[in-house]
Amino acid sequence: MGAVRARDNERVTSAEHPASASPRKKAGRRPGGADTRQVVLEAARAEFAARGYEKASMRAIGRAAGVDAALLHHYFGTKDRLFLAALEFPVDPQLVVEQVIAGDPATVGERVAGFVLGVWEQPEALERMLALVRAAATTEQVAQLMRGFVLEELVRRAVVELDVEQAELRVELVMSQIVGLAMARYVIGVEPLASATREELLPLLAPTFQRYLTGA
Amino acid sequence: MGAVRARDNERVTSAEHPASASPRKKAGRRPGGADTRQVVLEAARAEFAARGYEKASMRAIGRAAGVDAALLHHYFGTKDRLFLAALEFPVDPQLVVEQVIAGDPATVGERVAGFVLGVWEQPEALERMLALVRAAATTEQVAQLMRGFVLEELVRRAVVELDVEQAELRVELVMSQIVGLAMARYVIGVEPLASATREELLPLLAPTFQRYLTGA
DNA sequence: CGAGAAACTCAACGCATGATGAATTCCACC
DNA sequence: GGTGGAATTCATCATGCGTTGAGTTTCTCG
Repeated sequence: MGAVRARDNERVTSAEHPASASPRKKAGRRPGGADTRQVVLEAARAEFAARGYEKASMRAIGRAAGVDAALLHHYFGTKDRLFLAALEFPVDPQLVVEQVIAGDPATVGERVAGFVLGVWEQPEALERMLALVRAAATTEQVAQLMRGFVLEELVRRAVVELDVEQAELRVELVMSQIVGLAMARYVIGVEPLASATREELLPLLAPTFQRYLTGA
Repeated sequence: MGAVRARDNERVTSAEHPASASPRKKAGRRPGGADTRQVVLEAARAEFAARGYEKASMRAIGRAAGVDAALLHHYFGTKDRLFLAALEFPVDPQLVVEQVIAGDPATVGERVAGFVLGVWEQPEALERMLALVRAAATTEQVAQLMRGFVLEELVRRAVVELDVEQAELRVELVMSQIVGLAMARYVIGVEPLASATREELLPLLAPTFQRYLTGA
């Protein structure tokens, strides 16, 4: 909304100080085996997390990675595939579910809250989560991806361990609170929630998860 | 992602059956005082709710309203202003907060849950909410709008009535659960949550809101 | 009935975007 | 030490977008 659009062409066309602003890049392979692919993936992750799928442009990602946009296509083919490559899930959900659910059922809520807050302290994991949430909000394919993930990786696995009525519903309520928290803290950025510490949030969240998962 | 892009030009250029597909519209004012402005607003609301701010195009909104895109500019100036006009808040938040908070503090959670679930049964209110959430996810200005709204219309008003520590944090946790629920049910569309009835959800949600707002 | 305003469409502009193909530079291997 | 292939950039295409200005039709009010 009245936003400043980024210029596409980063090259400064002044003839005054030809060497100053942008040292024109040469075509062709670079010397020194830098891991460009990885740099691109990180730039993509950051850009997708910050702006969402549509708004993150190949050119902007390229610029952030110090690379021509065409190189992204060389590596990943299309924007879709770049997105998927950048999102590759870092942790095995099966393991997480098992670890969280194993242990005293009376404190499962605490473990869930602790795990979530812990994950968000890792910048890279937070970026992936935000990229997913932001993209899911406007891109049906991503929403579908998330739907499948929640159902098959979380609900299906958690339900067998849980001994309550409406187990699916309850697991999904947990994830709804997690998604909502991510939105409120990182996307909307409402204070004081956004800056609240783990110590403040844990005692408020844990009982919610506990009750969702094990009943009153 | 590999999505089928809608054609911009809806007019069929075949000379075969000139009258069939798209009866070329005449320029100039239409006969009969139809409330076009309202039709446009409804189409805009639907489009913004379904696709988010960026992806909803003026041309598509125009098409949905049976109107040229230029007319939207005639009425609303810019896309930003159309968005704001389409979103105009339907209920007075001050009233809602007062009504919800007044009454037995021991059942405030129930009233919050009941109100939210009730609002979502009204298609138009649901559309506005979804448009806001979807747009906030990718458009900083809208996120800022929501931030301001939450702070000044909800938190500030609710806090004076509440008698707990960390009142702001608690109100914001309530709204995070509401936003997360909207995402889970309507954006991600995960079952069985998406189709759960009011009767199933109310007893699960009410205690959460109750505890957030009034402590253990 | 006549004039001016309002409603409405058309055609076009300028820009950003995703994608492609050719050209250039460097590395690895024989 | 030369050759093939990988890495990288450049120029370009087609498309969709928001927006504008001019033209046309109808309504309203005197």
